[in-house]
Amino acid sequence: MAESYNVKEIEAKWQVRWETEGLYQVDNDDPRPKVYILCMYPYPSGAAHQGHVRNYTFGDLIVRYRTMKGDAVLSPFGFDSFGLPAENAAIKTGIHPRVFTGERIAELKDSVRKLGAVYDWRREIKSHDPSYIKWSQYIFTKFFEAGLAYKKNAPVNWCPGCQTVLANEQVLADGTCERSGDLVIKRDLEQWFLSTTKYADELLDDLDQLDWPERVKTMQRNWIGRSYGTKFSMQIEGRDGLFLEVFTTRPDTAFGMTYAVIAPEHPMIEELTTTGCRQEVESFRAEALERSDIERQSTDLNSKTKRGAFTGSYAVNPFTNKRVPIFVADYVLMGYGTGAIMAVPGEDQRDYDFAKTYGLPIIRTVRPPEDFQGEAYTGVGEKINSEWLNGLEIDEAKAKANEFLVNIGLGQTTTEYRLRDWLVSRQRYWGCPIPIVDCQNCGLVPLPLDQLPLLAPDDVEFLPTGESPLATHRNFKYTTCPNCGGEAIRETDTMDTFVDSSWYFLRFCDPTNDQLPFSQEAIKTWMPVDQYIGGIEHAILHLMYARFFTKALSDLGYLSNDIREPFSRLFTQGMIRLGGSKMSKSKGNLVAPQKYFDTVGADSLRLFHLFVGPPADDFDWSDQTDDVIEGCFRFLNRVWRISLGEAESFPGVKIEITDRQLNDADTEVLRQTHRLIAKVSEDYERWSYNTAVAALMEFTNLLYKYGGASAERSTFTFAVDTLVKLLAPMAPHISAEIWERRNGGFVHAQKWPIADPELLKADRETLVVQVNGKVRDKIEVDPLIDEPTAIALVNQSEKVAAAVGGKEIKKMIVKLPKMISLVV
RNA sequence: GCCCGGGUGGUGGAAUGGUAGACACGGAGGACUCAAAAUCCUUUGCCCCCAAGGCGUGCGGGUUCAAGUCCCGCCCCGGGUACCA
Repeated sequence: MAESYNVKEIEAKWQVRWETEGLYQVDNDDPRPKVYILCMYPYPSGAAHQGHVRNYTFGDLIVRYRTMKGDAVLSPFGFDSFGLPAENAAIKTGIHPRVFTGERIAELKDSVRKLGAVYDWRREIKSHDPSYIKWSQYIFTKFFEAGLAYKKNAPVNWCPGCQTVLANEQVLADGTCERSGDLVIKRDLEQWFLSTTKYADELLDDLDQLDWPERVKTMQRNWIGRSYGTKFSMQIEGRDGLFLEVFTTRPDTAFGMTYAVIAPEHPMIEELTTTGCRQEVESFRAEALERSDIERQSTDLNSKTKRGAFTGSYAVNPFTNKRVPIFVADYVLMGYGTGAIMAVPGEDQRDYDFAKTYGLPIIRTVRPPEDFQGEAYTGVGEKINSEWLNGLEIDEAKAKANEFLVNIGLGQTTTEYRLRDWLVSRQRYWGCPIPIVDCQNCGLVPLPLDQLPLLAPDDVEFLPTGESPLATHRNFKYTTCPNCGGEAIRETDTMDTFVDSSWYFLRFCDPTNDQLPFSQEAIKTWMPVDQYIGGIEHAILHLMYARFFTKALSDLGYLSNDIREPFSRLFTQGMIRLGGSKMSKSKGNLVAPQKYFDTVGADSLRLFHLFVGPPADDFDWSDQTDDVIEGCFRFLNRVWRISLGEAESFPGVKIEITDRQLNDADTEVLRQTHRLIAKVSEDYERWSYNTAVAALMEFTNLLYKYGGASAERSTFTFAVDTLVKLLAPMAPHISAEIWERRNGGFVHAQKWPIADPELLKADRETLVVQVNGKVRDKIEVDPLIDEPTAIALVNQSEKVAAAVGGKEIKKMIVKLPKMISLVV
């Protein structure tokens, strides 16, 4: 370990100073321009890990930078403190989740402070705090009253590991739980939902206006999955008044329908199955329903093998008045469209595969290109085999087919979504209780505001039963109706913790309001969040739920109408991997920040995270990483020595300061200082922190040479003070200490320096001379050199002459003062 | 399969179509020291004894005076997503 400045003493000193001085506390009536910077509030799982460090380092840099630029920066912090780990710990150890969570919060808060990240702690929020629960429940109640929260019986995702239901979004593609990794099964349960689908269009369309990473927007678009299509009914042959409704996005292909398919769960399956086919259909259906979703959806193994059975019934194609057989098959899902399709094997690969398996006819209705090699053809082309649609392009044919269906009264256009309503009830204890009672007389009744917050009792038994511990707590469960006073049963499920995180950023604007979740004025002051920073893992879940809440609360009048989106800009940082997988507590591959706090300090660790690569990129932690962190520490020590080298003496550091008229060397350093200001400011704005750090290092190296060779006093002072100011958002402790020792006061209260455009101009430029695209000479020239002078210099160059070799110059491209390119 | 990213020295990474490899890690050498650590300085893409020169940004083509950067076709790696009709 290097001999160095006193890391621990200095870092501890400034962490206290920033809080006692209230440098980063902002009031809602602050006159400065307002900016809201927010890192996703964490689940408190104990001391911060490197992912947190990275996140809060970026956030803190922006907060300090914008503050120096003169803005009032809202930078709050809180804890997403409801959740499963605390309850699982309670089941295991008997420690109450509140006690367990309190300890984890204290650890996390301590390490966040040790990182030197500054927040307005007066605004701290904890999801499990009664003052927060109260308003979560209030909002739920308002949603219920507005018809946005409702209860229904539905087949839901049940995770045996977590002993609770999950939202669709929480089930991974392979059918496992995103939390526990257990295989999720289907169960029919009475559950609470929030009507996210009511906002499907807006959630989709408003993505366009957001300054978010394109891939996050794409993921949300795919998740919402809007498709425009047609629903139409087909008469069942020989069954008067019985119709099968199907959904298609390609009504133009109806002439190519050679069969129809219903999902195994389709309600008409009984009616449609004839006696002769009953046995086969029944056994197929039983088999299909038993198959788990993963099996049913696994395409890698059986993509070409579609399973199904003939029902014995026929549907009449309204376009041809010909009958087609109706099959039941599990490649059709009950949850989408009408749970029934018209099958067009010529233009749909799944239908094609099924048709091949069952020997059904295949008719093309779009002419594929001559060289088409595939099976089903989904591209553009001319309509064929389609009577009155023949010759048309697909879009025209779609319109005509729709018109036809509307005219005969059998169909209409419609929009379908992949998005489902959000299932929010959880059979767990450590979450926000749902403030509804079920009254024998009045039905579902929300608790009035004066009875909120409804808090879960402490004296419950934590057992892995699959039911909320609240359900076995008689005093909690049995209650009276707030409406009529009659007997009532309390809802014993709690809310998904994503409910808490869907509005916390609003509460930060007005965290102590005891009349409302937040006031309109406070929201107007701060919202929307100008910069939101967090992990890509929340691309769909949290970010879409928060958007939904914002829109719903806006419609309910809690936000001003113009606030329809919570997060104007989103930045998703790269993750930190170790040994090929994401560094996380559950994987047990953490490299704890504490050991760096204890040795090289928080500043070095922060600098490392900024320096190691583009913030959006993933980073692989390796054996060399400690060396790089050490390198950052070395750099900070170099800054320490060069800036305090006059006051103290350091081995090997030689600084000679003189008073004199500025010479060329001094002017050059002055220029470089202004260039540094421009470079670092620009890099801060474009999230290019690694290059900003590199520029600071380069400049420090320059100062060593300058100081060693005799520096002019005012130039050197200006250069060093500028360096310290530019470094202050990145490595706040050491910058604060150096500044105080040199100048007194707070570096973070200084104005961000502004580069003088005059001094940004170089006094020499390197003119590169290319011959046939190859660099043949470099000539130092005046930046304002004119073309004849430059050409004259080029003509004097022996290297250029050698490369030209007496050949004729056909062309000359001149881009002064940087480049002249000769073509011979 | 589809949709995004990404392939640049030993390593992490720089580079508005205009000097490829900034900065750092690691390596080599030197100064200081009784010695070491720390510090400071020099050097470090490859070929070549050196120089001159040549070769170099996953592969193959193309556009251009000029391509890591733009276009076309591939290969590999990472992530997301998946019977959504």
